[in-house]
Amino acid sequence: MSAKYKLIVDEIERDILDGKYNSIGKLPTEEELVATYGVSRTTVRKAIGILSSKGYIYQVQGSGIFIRESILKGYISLETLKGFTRDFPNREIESKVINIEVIQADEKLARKMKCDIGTNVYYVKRLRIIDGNTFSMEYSYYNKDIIPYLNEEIAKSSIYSYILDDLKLNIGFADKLIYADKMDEESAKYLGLAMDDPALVIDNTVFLNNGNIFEVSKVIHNYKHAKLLKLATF
Amino acid sequence: MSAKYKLIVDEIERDILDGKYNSIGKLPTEEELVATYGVSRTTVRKAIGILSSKGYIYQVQGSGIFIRESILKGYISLETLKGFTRDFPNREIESKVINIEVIQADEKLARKMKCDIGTNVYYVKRLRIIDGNTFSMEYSYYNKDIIPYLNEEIAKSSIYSYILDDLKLNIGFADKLIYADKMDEESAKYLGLAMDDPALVIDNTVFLNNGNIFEVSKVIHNYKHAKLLKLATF
DNA sequence: AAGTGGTCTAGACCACCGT
DNA sequence: CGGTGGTCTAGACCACTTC
Repeated sequence: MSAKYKLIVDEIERDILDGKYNSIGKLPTEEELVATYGVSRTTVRKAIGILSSKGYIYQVQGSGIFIRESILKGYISLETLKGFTRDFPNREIESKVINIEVIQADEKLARKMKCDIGTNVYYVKRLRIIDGNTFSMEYSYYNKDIIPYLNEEIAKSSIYSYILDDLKLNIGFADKLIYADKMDEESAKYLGLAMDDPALVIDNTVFLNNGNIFEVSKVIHNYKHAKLLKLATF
Repeated sequence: MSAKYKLIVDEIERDILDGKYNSIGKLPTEEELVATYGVSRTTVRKAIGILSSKGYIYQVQGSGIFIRESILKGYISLETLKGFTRDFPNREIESKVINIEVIQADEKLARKMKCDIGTNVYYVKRLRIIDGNTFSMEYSYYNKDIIPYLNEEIAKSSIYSYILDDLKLNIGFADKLIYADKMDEESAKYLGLAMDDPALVIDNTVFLNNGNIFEVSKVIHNYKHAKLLKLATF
Protein backbone atom coordinates (compact mmCIF):
# COMPACT_ATOMS: atom_id res chain seq x y z
CA MET A 1 0.00 0.00 0.00
CA SER A 2 1.51 3.24 -1.13
CA ALA A 3 1.34 6.45 0.87
CA LYS A 4 -1.55 8.81 0.19
CA TYR A 5 0.69 11.69 -0.83
CA LYS A 6 2.43 9.48 -3.41
CA LEU A 7 -0.87 8.47 -4.95
CA ILE A 8 -1.84 12.14 -5.17
CA VAL A 9 1.52 13.01 -6.77
CA ASP A 10 1.01 10.28 -9.38
CA GLU A 11 -2.55 11.36 -10.12
CA ILE A 12 -1.78 15.07 -10.48
CA GLU A 13 1.34 14.28 -12.51
CA ARG A 14 -0.75 12.21 -14.90
CA ASP A 15 -3.35 14.97 -15.13
CA ILE A 16 -0.68 17.57 -15.94
CA LEU A 17 0.91 15.37 -18.62
CA ASP A 18 -2.53 14.64 -20.05
CA GLY A 19 -3.05 18.38 -20.41
CA LYS A 20 -6.01 18.54 -18.05
CA TYR A 21 -4.94 21.98 -16.80
CA ASN A 22 -3.52 23.39 -20.01
CA SER A 23 -6.48 25.67 -20.66
CA ILE A 24 -6.25 27.56 -17.36
CA GLY A 25 -2.59 26.94 -16.58
CA LYS A 26 -3.41 26.50 -12.92
CA LEU A 27 -4.16 23.71 -10.51
CA PRO A 28 -7.15 23.87 -8.16
CA THR A 29 -6.49 25.61 -4.83
CA GLU A 30 -5.08 23.63 -1.92
CA GLU A 31 -8.47 23.78 -0.27
CA GLU A 32 -10.13 22.25 -3.31
CA LEU A 33 -7.49 19.53 -3.52
CA VAL A 34 -8.12 18.74 0.14
CA ALA A 35 -11.79 18.26 -0.69
CA THR A 36 -11.10 16.28 -3.87
CA TYR A 37 -8.73 13.77 -2.30
CA GLY A 38 -10.24 13.70 1.16
CA VAL A 39 -6.97 14.22 2.99
CA SER A 40 -5.53 16.87 5.27
CA ARG A 41 -3.99 20.05 3.94
CA THR A 42 -0.56 18.89 5.12
CA THR A 43 -0.79 15.83 2.89
CA VAL A 44 -1.88 17.90 -0.10
CA ARG A 45 1.01 20.29 0.51
CA LYS A 46 3.44 17.38 0.71
CA ALA A 47 2.31 16.19 -2.72
CA ILE A 48 2.39 19.72 -4.14
CA GLY A 49 5.92 20.19 -2.79
CA ILE A 50 7.14 17.08 -4.59
CA LEU A 51 5.54 18.19 -7.85
CA SER A 52 7.27 21.56 -7.44
CA SER A 53 10.66 19.92 -6.93
CA LYS A 54 10.03 17.81 -10.02
CA GLY A 55 9.55 21.03 -11.95
CA TYR A 56 5.91 20.58 -12.89
CA ILE A 57 4.44 23.51 -10.99
CA TYR A 58 5.22 26.58 -8.89
CA GLN A 59 3.23 28.23 -6.18
CA VAL A 60 2.64 31.96 -5.72
CA GLN A 61 1.47 33.04 -2.30
CA GLY A 62 -1.93 34.66 -2.42
CA SER A 63 -2.40 33.68 -6.03
CA GLY A 64 -2.37 29.95 -6.72
CA ILE A 65 -0.58 26.91 -8.11
CA PHE A 66 0.65 27.38 -11.67
CA ILE A 67 1.78 24.92 -14.32
CA ARG A 68 5.39 25.39 -15.30
CA GLU A 69 5.44 25.22 -19.06
CA SER A 70 8.79 23.66 -19.84
CA ILE A 71 9.51 21.25 -22.61
CA LEU A 72 9.61 18.03 -20.66
CA LYS A 73 9.98 15.69 -23.59
CA GLY A 74 12.99 14.83 -25.69
CA TYR A 75 15.51 15.71 -23.01
CA ILE A 76 17.00 13.64 -20.24
CA SER A 77 15.36 14.95 -17.09
CA LEU A 78 17.69 15.39 -14.13
CA GLU A 79 14.62 15.59 -11.89
CA THR A 80 12.49 12.54 -12.43
CA LEU A 81 15.28 10.00 -13.08
CA LYS A 82 12.79 7.46 -14.24
CA GLY A 83 14.77 6.38 -17.28
CA PHE A 84 14.50 6.79 -21.00
CA THR A 85 10.98 5.48 -21.26
CA ARG A 86 9.68 8.48 -19.35
CA ASP A 87 11.94 11.04 -21.01
CA PHE A 88 11.30 9.84 -24.54
CA PRO A 89 7.66 8.83 -24.79
CA ASN A 90 6.53 7.31 -28.08
CA ARG A 91 10.12 6.97 -29.28
CA GLU A 92 11.77 3.74 -30.23
CA ILE A 93 14.36 2.92 -27.60
CA GLU A 94 16.86 0.14 -28.18
CA SER A 95 19.68 -1.18 -26.00
CA LYS A 96 22.47 -3.21 -27.55
CA VAL A 97 24.44 -5.22 -25.01
CA ILE A 98 28.03 -5.12 -26.19
CA ASN A 99 29.46 -7.03 -23.29
CA ILE A 100 28.46 -8.43 -19.92
CA GLU A 101 30.80 -10.26 -17.57
CA VAL A 102 31.78 -10.72 -13.95
CA ILE A 103 35.10 -9.24 -12.91
CA GLN A 104 36.95 -8.71 -9.65
CA ALA A 105 37.21 -5.14 -8.40
CA ASP A 106 40.72 -3.76 -8.54
CA GLU A 107 41.88 -1.12 -6.11
CA LYS A 108 40.58 1.84 -8.08
CA LEU A 109 37.13 0.38 -8.66
CA ALA A 110 36.92 -0.84 -5.07
CA ARG A 111 37.58 2.69 -3.86
CA LYS A 112 34.89 4.10 -6.15
CA MET A 113 32.36 1.47 -5.08
CA LYS A 114 33.41 1.47 -1.44
CA CYS A 115 33.78 -2.30 -1.48
CA ASP A 116 36.64 -4.71 -0.84
CA ILE A 117 39.26 -5.39 -3.48
CA GLY A 118 38.38 -8.58 -5.30
CA THR A 119 34.62 -8.19 -4.83
CA ASN A 120 32.69 -9.72 -7.71
CA VAL A 121 31.26 -7.04 -9.95
CA TYR A 122 29.15 -7.17 -13.11
CA TYR A 123 30.67 -5.14 -15.91
CA VAL A 124 28.11 -4.16 -18.53
CA LYS A 125 28.75 -2.30 -21.76
CA ARG A 126 25.64 -1.03 -23.56
CA LEU A 127 24.89 1.08 -26.60
CA ARG A 128 21.63 3.04 -26.44
CA ILE A 129 19.79 3.89 -29.61
CA ILE A 130 16.76 6.19 -29.83
CA ASP A 131 14.68 6.40 -32.99
CA GLY A 132 17.55 4.82 -34.88
CA ASN A 133 20.09 7.41 -33.70
CA THR A 134 23.04 6.29 -31.60
CA PHE A 135 22.48 8.06 -28.31
CA SER A 136 24.94 6.93 -25.66
CA MET A 137 27.50 4.36 -24.57
CA GLU A 138 27.21 3.10 -21.01
CA TYR A 139 30.04 1.48 -19.09
CA SER A 140 28.50 0.20 -15.83
CA TYR A 141 29.67 -1.75 -12.81
CA TYR A 142 27.20 -3.44 -10.43
CA ASN A 143 28.22 -4.90 -7.07
CA LYS A 144 27.34 -8.62 -7.27
CA ASP A 145 26.84 -8.80 -3.50
CA ILE A 146 23.87 -6.48 -4.01
CA ILE A 147 22.80 -7.43 -7.54
CA PRO A 148 23.35 -11.22 -7.37
CA TYR A 149 22.28 -11.99 -10.94
CA LEU A 150 22.28 -10.21 -14.27
CA ASN A 151 22.19 -11.39 -17.87
CA GLU A 152 21.94 -10.07 -21.42
CA GLU A 153 18.18 -10.49 -21.44
CA ILE A 154 17.79 -8.16 -18.46
CA ALA A 155 20.41 -5.69 -19.66
CA LYS A 156 18.65 -5.51 -23.00
CA SER A 157 15.38 -4.35 -21.50
CA SER A 158 15.76 -2.42 -18.24
CA ILE A 159 18.22 -3.10 -15.45
CA TYR A 160 16.42 -0.57 -13.26
CA SER A 161 13.01 -2.20 -13.61
CA TYR A 162 14.68 -5.47 -12.67
CA ILE A 163 16.31 -3.95 -9.58
CA LEU A 164 13.15 -2.20 -8.44
CA ASP A 165 10.40 -4.64 -9.41
CA ASP A 166 12.11 -8.03 -9.19
CA LEU A 167 14.90 -7.61 -6.64
CA LYS A 168 12.69 -5.19 -4.66
CA LEU A 169 15.65 -3.00 -3.77
CA ASN A 170 15.16 0.60 -2.71
CA ILE A 171 17.24 2.98 -4.76
CA GLY A 172 17.99 6.00 -2.62
CA PHE A 173 20.08 8.62 -4.36
CA ALA A 174 22.84 9.24 -6.89
CA ASP A 175 25.81 11.49 -7.46
CA LYS A 176 26.16 12.67 -11.04
CA LEU A 177 29.28 14.38 -12.28
CA ILE A 178 28.60 16.05 -15.61
CA TYR A 179 31.24 17.35 -17.99
CA ALA A 180 32.36 17.64 -21.62
CA ASP A 181 35.35 15.86 -23.04
CA LYS A 182 36.78 14.58 -26.29
CA MET A 183 35.43 11.27 -27.55
CA ASP A 184 37.51 8.21 -26.85
CA GLU A 185 38.17 5.79 -29.69
CA GLU A 186 35.84 2.98 -28.62
CA SER A 187 32.84 5.18 -27.86
CA ALA A 188 33.34 7.13 -31.06
CA LYS A 189 33.29 3.88 -33.02
CA TYR A 190 30.04 2.65 -31.48
CA LEU A 191 28.35 6.05 -31.66
CA GLY A 192 29.43 6.61 -35.25
CA LEU A 193 31.31 9.79 -34.40
CA ALA A 194 34.85 10.98 -34.98
CA MET A 195 37.52 10.83 -32.33
CA ASP A 196 37.94 14.28 -30.82
CA ASP A 197 34.28 15.08 -31.43
CA PRO A 198 32.74 16.50 -28.24
CA ALA A 199 31.26 14.08 -25.70
CA LEU A 200 28.77 14.82 -22.94
CA VAL A 201 29.88 12.60 -20.09
CA ILE A 202 28.11 11.65 -16.86
CA ASP A 203 29.87 9.75 -14.09
CA ASN A 204 27.25 8.13 -11.86
CA THR A 205 27.49 6.70 -8.38
CA VAL A 206 24.18 5.19 -7.33
CA PHE A 207 23.25 4.34 -3.74
CA LEU A 208 20.58 2.23 -2.12
CA ASN A 209 18.33 3.70 0.54
CA ASN A 210 20.72 2.52 3.23
CA GLY A 211 23.70 4.30 1.71
CA ASN A 212 25.38 1.31 0.03
CA ILE A 213 26.72 1.76 -3.49
CA PHE A 214 25.37 -0.76 -5.98
CA GLU A 215 26.32 0.94 -9.28
CA VAL A 216 29.12 3.03 -10.67
CA SER A 217 28.95 4.00 -14.31
CA LYS A 218 30.26 6.26 -17.02
CA VAL A 219 27.87 7.33 -19.76
CA ILE A 220 29.20 8.91 -22.94
CA HIS A 221 26.50 10.77 -24.87
CA ASN A 222 26.30 11.64 -28.53
CA TYR A 223 26.53 15.45 -28.48
CA LYS A 224 24.29 15.70 -31.50
CA HIS A 225 21.27 14.21 -29.74
CA ALA A 226 21.68 14.24 -25.97
CA LYS A 227 20.54 17.19 -23.89
CA LEU A 228 19.90 17.26 -20.18
CA LEU A 229 17.15 19.32 -18.62
CA LYS A 230 17.51 20.59 -15.07
CA LEU A 231 14.53 22.33 -13.52
CA ALA A 232 16.00 24.22 -10.60
CA THR A 233 14.25 25.86 -7.68
CA PHE A 234 15.74 28.54 -5.47
CA MET B 1 12.26 37.67 10.12
CA SER B 2 13.13 34.43 8.52
CA ALA B 3 11.18 31.24 9.06
CA LYS B 4 12.30 28.87 11.81
CA TYR B 5 12.92 25.97 9.45
CA LYS B 6 15.19 28.15 7.30
CA LEU B 7 17.27 29.16 10.29
CA ILE B 8 17.61 25.50 11.24
CA VAL B 9 18.64 24.60 7.67
CA ASP B 10 21.31 27.30 7.74
CA GLU B 11 22.63 26.25 11.12
CA ILE B 12 22.82 22.54 10.35
CA GLU B 13 24.31 23.29 6.92
CA ARG B 14 27.02 25.34 8.58
CA ASP B 15 27.66 22.61 11.13
CA ILE B 16 28.00 19.99 8.40
CA LEU B 17 30.39 22.14 6.37
CA ASP B 18 32.38 22.89 9.53
CA GLY B 19 32.80 19.15 10.01
CA LYS B 20 30.93 19.04 13.30
CA TYR B 21 29.50 15.61 12.50
CA ASN B 22 32.45 14.15 10.59
CA SER B 23 33.53 11.89 13.43
CA ILE B 24 30.24 10.03 13.74
CA GLY B 25 28.87 10.63 10.24
CA LYS B 26 25.40 11.10 11.65
CA LEU B 27 23.17 13.92 12.77
CA PRO B 28 21.34 13.78 16.11
CA THR B 29 17.94 12.07 16.02
CA GLU B 30 14.86 14.07 15.09
CA GLU B 31 13.78 13.96 18.71
CA GLU B 32 17.06 15.48 19.82
CA LEU B 33 16.86 18.17 17.15
CA VAL B 34 13.35 19.00 18.36
CA ALA B 35 14.76 19.51 21.85
CA THR B 36 17.82 21.46 20.61
CA TYR B 37 15.89 23.94 18.51
CA GLY B 38 12.72 24.08 20.58
CA VAL B 39 10.37 23.53 17.64
CA SER B 40 7.87 20.87 16.64
CA ARG B 41 8.94 17.69 14.94
CA THR B 42 7.20 18.83 11.73
CA THR B 43 9.46 21.86 11.56
CA VAL B 44 12.58 19.78 12.16
CA ARG B 45 11.50 17.38 9.43
CA LYS B 46 10.91 20.27 7.02
CA ALA B 47 14.49 21.44 7.58
CA ILE B 48 15.86 17.90 7.29
CA GLY B 49 13.93 17.43 4.04
CA ILE B 50 15.53 20.52 2.52
CA LEU B 51 18.99 19.40 3.57
CA SER B 52 18.28 16.02 1.94
CA SER B 53 17.24 17.65 -1.31
CA LYS B 54 20.40 19.73 -1.22
CA GLY B 55 22.36 16.51 -1.03
CA TYR B 56 23.90 16.96 2.40
CA ILE B 57 22.23 14.06 4.19
CA TYR B 58 20.01 11.02 3.78
CA GLN B 59 17.66 9.40 6.22
CA VAL B 60 17.29 5.69 6.91
CA GLN B 61 14.11 4.63 8.63
CA GLY B 62 14.78 3.02 11.98
CA SER B 63 18.41 3.99 11.86
CA GLY B 64 19.11 7.70 11.66
CA ILE B 65 20.20 10.73 9.65
CA PHE B 66 23.50 10.23 7.85
CA ILE B 67 25.95 12.65 6.27
CA ARG B 68 26.30 12.18 2.54
CA GLU B 69 29.99 12.31 1.85
CA SER B 70 30.21 13.81 -1.63
CA ILE B 71 32.87 16.13 -2.83
CA LEU B 72 30.96 19.37 -2.64
CA LYS B 73 33.79 21.68 -3.57
CA GLY B 74 35.37 22.44 -6.91
CA TYR B 75 32.30 21.59 -8.91
CA ILE B 76 29.35 23.69 -9.96
CA SER B 77 26.51 22.47 -7.79
CA LEU B 78 23.19 22.03 -9.58
CA GLU B 79 21.49 21.93 -6.19
CA THR B 80 22.41 25.00 -4.23
CA LEU B 81 22.61 27.47 -7.13
CA LYS B 82 24.25 30.01 -4.89
CA GLY B 83 26.92 31.03 -7.37
CA PHE B 84 30.63 30.57 -7.73
CA THR B 85 31.49 31.93 -4.31
CA ARG B 86 29.79 28.95 -2.67
CA ASP B 87 31.01 26.36 -5.15
CA PHE B 88 34.62 27.51 -5.11
CA PRO B 89 35.49 28.57 -1.58
CA ASN B 90 38.95 30.04 -1.07
CA ARG B 91 39.51 30.30 -4.81
CA GLU B 92 40.23 33.49 -6.67
CA ILE B 93 37.21 34.33 -8.79
CA GLU B 94 37.42 37.05 -11.41
CA SER B 95 34.82 38.36 -13.86
CA LYS B 96 35.90 40.32 -16.91
CA VAL B 97 33.09 42.33 -18.43
CA ILE B 98 33.64 42.16 -22.16
CA ASN B 99 30.57 44.10 -23.12
CA ILE B 100 27.43 45.58 -21.60
CA GLU B 101 24.74 47.42 -23.55
CA VAL B 102 21.00 47.93 -23.91
CA ILE B 103 19.40 46.40 -26.97
CA GLN B 104 15.85 45.90 -28.23
CA ALA B 105 14.53 42.36 -28.20
CA ASP B 106 14.06 40.93 -31.69
CA GLU B 107 11.42 38.32 -32.39
CA LYS B 108 13.56 35.36 -31.39
CA LEU B 109 14.73 36.85 -28.11
CA ALA B 110 11.23 38.13 -27.30
CA ARG B 111 9.91 34.59 -27.69
CA LYS B 112 12.59 33.21 -25.40
CA MET B 113 12.00 35.89 -22.78
CA LYS B 114 8.23 35.92 -23.18
CA CYS B 115 8.26 39.70 -23.63
CA ASP B 116 7.17 42.08 -26.37
CA ILE B 117 9.34 42.67 -29.41
CA GLY B 118 11.30 45.86 -28.89
CA THR B 119 11.49 45.52 -25.10
CA ASN B 120 14.67 47.04 -23.71
CA VAL B 121 17.10 44.32 -22.64
CA TYR B 122 20.57 44.45 -21.10
CA TYR B 123 23.05 42.34 -23.04
CA VAL B 124 26.04 41.34 -20.94
CA LYS B 125 29.10 39.41 -22.08
CA ARG B 126 31.38 38.17 -19.31
CA LEU B 127 34.49 36.01 -19.03
CA ARG B 128 34.83 34.09 -15.77
CA ILE B 129 38.28 33.22 -14.47
CA ILE B 130 38.95 30.96 -11.47
CA ASP B 131 42.42 30.73 -9.95
CA GLY B 132 43.82 32.21 -13.12
CA ASN B 133 42.20 29.62 -15.38
CA THR B 134 39.65 30.74 -17.96
CA PHE B 135 36.46 29.04 -16.82
CA SER B 136 33.46 30.17 -18.83
CA MET B 137 31.99 32.72 -21.21
CA GLU B 138 28.54 34.07 -20.34
CA TYR B 139 26.21 35.66 -22.84
CA SER B 140 23.26 37.04 -20.82
CA TYR B 141 20.10 39.02 -21.47
CA TYR B 142 18.19 40.79 -18.67
CA ASN B 143 14.73 42.27 -19.11
CA LYS B 144 15.13 45.99 -18.35
CA ASP B 145 11.50 46.27 -17.23
CA ILE B 146 12.48 43.99 -14.33
CA ILE B 147 16.16 44.90 -13.91
CA PRO B 148 15.95 48.67 -14.49
CA TYR B 149 19.65 49.40 -14.06
CA LEU B 150 22.92 47.56 -14.59
CA ASN B 151 26.49 48.67 -15.12
CA GLU B 152 30.00 47.29 -15.46
CA GLU B 153 30.67 47.79 -11.76
CA ILE B 154 27.77 45.51 -10.83
CA ALA B 155 28.50 42.98 -13.56
CA LYS B 156 32.08 42.77 -12.39
CA SER B 157 31.13 41.71 -8.89
CA SER B 158 27.83 39.83 -8.68
CA ILE B 159 24.67 40.49 -10.64
CA TYR B 160 22.79 38.02 -8.46
CA SER B 161 23.71 39.68 -5.18
CA TYR B 162 22.54 42.96 -6.74
CA ILE B 163 19.21 41.47 -7.79
CA LEU B 164 18.59 39.77 -4.44
CA ASP B 165 20.03 42.25 -1.95
CA ASP B 166 19.57 45.62 -3.65
CA LEU B 167 16.59 45.20 -5.96
CA LYS B 168 14.97 42.83 -3.42
CA LEU B 169 13.58 40.62 -6.14
CA ASN B 170 12.56 37.04 -5.42
CA ILE B 171 14.21 34.59 -7.78
CA GLY B 172 11.94 31.60 -8.09
CA PHE B 173 13.25 28.92 -10.41
CA ALA B 174 15.27 28.22 -13.53
CA ASP B 175 15.30 25.93 -16.54
CA LYS B 176 18.76 24.70 -17.47
CA LEU B 177 19.43 22.90 -20.72
CA ILE B 178 22.81 21.18 -20.57
CA TYR B 179 24.68 19.80 -23.57
CA ALA B 180 28.05 19.43 -25.27
CA ASP B 181 28.98 21.14 -28.50
CA LYS B 182 31.96 22.32 -30.47
CA MET B 183 33.48 25.63 -29.40
CA ASP B 184 32.48 28.67 -31.39
CA GLU B 185 35.21 31.00 -32.56
CA GLU B 186 34.59 33.88 -30.15
CA SER B 187 34.31 31.74 -27.01
CA ALA B 188 37.36 29.73 -28.02
CA LYS B 189 39.33 32.94 -28.36
CA TYR B 190 38.39 34.25 -24.92
CA LEU B 191 38.80 30.87 -23.22
CA GLY B 192 42.14 30.23 -24.89
CA LEU B 193 40.95 27.04 -26.55
CA ALA B 194 40.90 25.77 -30.11
CA MET B 195 37.82 25.92 -32.31
CA ASP B 196 36.21 22.49 -32.38
CA ASP B 197 37.44 21.76 -28.89
CA PRO B 198 34.55 20.43 -26.78
CA ALA B 199 32.35 22.92 -24.95
CA LEU B 200 30.03 22.29 -22.01
CA VAL B 201 27.06 24.54 -22.66
CA ILE B 202 24.19 25.58 -20.39
CA ASP B 203 21.18 27.50 -21.69
CA ASN B 204 19.45 29.19 -18.76
CA THR B 205 15.99 30.67 -18.43
CA VAL B 206 15.54 32.24 -15.01
CA PHE B 207 12.17 33.16 -13.49
CA LEU B 208 11.04 35.33 -10.62
CA ASN B 209 8.79 33.93 -7.94
CA ASN B 210 5.75 35.12 -9.86
CA GLY B 211 6.73 33.28 -13.03
CA ASN B 212 8.14 36.23 -15.00
CA ILE B 213 11.38 35.69 -16.93
CA PHE B 214 14.10 38.18 -16.06
CA GLU B 215 17.15 36.43 -17.52
CA VAL B 216 18.04 34.28 -20.48
CA SER B 217 21.64 33.25 -20.92
CA LYS B 218 24.06 30.92 -22.62
CA VAL B 219 27.15 29.84 -20.71
CA ILE B 220 30.04 28.18 -22.55
CA HIS B 221 32.36 26.31 -20.17
CA ASN B 222 36.00 25.37 -20.57
CA TYR B 223 35.85 21.58 -20.72
CA LYS B 224 39.21 21.30 -19.02
CA HIS B 225 38.00 22.87 -15.78
CA ALA B 226 34.22 22.92 -15.55
CA LYS B 227 32.32 20.02 -14.01
CA LEU B 228 28.75 20.02 -12.76
CA LEU B 229 27.65 18.04 -9.74
CA LYS B 230 24.06 16.84 -9.49
CA LEU B 231 23.02 15.14 -6.26
CA ALA B 232 19.87 13.28 -7.18
CA THR B 233 17.27 11.71 -4.93
CA PHE B 234 14.81 9.03 -6.01
C1' DA C 1 11.68 -4.70 22.77
C1' DA C 2 13.51 -0.18 22.17
C1' DG C 3 14.97 3.32 19.07
C1' DT C 4 14.19 6.01 15.07
C1' DG C 5 12.22 7.69 10.96
C1' DG C 6 7.55 7.78 7.85
C1' DT C 7 2.78 9.16 7.39
C1' DC C 8 -1.21 11.70 8.62
C1' DT C 9 -4.52 14.65 11.08
C1' DA C 10 -7.03 19.06 12.66
C1' DG C 11 -6.48 23.38 13.52
C1' DA C 12 -4.31 28.04 14.22
C1' DC C 13 -2.34 32.22 12.65
C1' DC C 14 0.40 34.88 9.31
C1' DA C 15 1.68 37.00 4.64
C1' DC C 16 0.84 38.11 0.14
C1' DC C 17 -2.18 38.92 -4.18
C1' DG C 18 -5.83 40.76 -6.45
C1' DT C 19 -10.21 43.39 -6.64
C1' DC D 1 -11.33 43.09 1.70
C1' DG D 2 -11.63 37.94 0.51
C1' DG D 3 -8.90 34.37 -1.44
C1' DT D 4 -4.85 31.72 -1.35
C1' DG D 5 -0.50 30.01 -0.01
C1' DG D 6 3.32 29.87 4.06
C1' DT D 7 4.50 28.54 8.69
C1' DC D 8 3.90 26.04 12.85
C1' DT D 9 2.03 23.15 16.55
C1' DA D 10 0.85 18.72 19.32
C1' DG D 11 -0.11 14.43 18.95
C1' DA D 12 -1.22 9.77 17.02
C1' DC D 13 -0.01 5.59 14.84
C1' DC D 14 2.86 2.85 11.61
C1' DA D 15 7.29 0.67 9.64
C1' DC D 16 11.86 -0.38 9.72
C1' DT D 17 16.52 -1.22 12.06
C1' DT D 18 19.09 -2.79 15.68
C1' DC D 19 20.06 -5.49 19.49
